[in-house]
Amino acid sequence: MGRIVAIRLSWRFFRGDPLDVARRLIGKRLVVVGKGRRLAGRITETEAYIGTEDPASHAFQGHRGANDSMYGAPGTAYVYFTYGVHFMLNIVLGPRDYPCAILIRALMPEEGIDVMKRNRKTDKINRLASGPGNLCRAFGIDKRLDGCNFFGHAIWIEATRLQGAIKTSGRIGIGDRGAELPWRFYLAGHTSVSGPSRLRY
DNA sequence: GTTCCGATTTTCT
DNA sequence: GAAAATCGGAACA
Repeated sequence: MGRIVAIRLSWRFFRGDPLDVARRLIGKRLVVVGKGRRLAGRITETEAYIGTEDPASHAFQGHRGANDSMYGAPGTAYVYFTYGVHFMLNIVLGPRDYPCAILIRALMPEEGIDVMKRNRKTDKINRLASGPGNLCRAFGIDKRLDGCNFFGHAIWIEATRLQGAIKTSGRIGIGDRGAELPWRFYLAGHTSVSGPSRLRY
């Protein structure tokens, strides 16, 4: 019985230009294995946080214990806790010691949907991982993944064929500082994308 | 459909 | 002590 083996993205993918990588992550499949279950979905929304000059980046305040993972090798997971309730999942890019990360803001669930529904206490599939906090809750992602890399057996990203158009906008949820930079990417018109409607189409 | 507001905890000042 | 890479529910249109 032939089996299709999905191609995982290697460290080479995460070495490229950050905005290019953020854009090319749209449509790719995020896979997380937790409690023996494989949870997966197609990424529909990302945001880039680049360097120490980016006022919205956690690295703007310098290298701290809390943002240490941002300074790791490309393909490192940076998981952050905020608003007293929510975890955020980021993928570290760029050379080691250069703080740069892509926030995974939303995705369309594909595998393990029953688990995600339980985690999120809702049945609306397109809303299970709409927004970075919701995504982490649906996938059961927390600080344990911080500092892990995307090349092991816990979390990785698979290549896919992109269906749909990618659009760009300013970043959202960060107040004024750096929000005007067009560093947010999303799958146009997809119902799992977060934010106001004008930033979904 | 959109907009407004309170909750909650980690981190830094 | 205040801010924060957010969410969900309530109010309104």
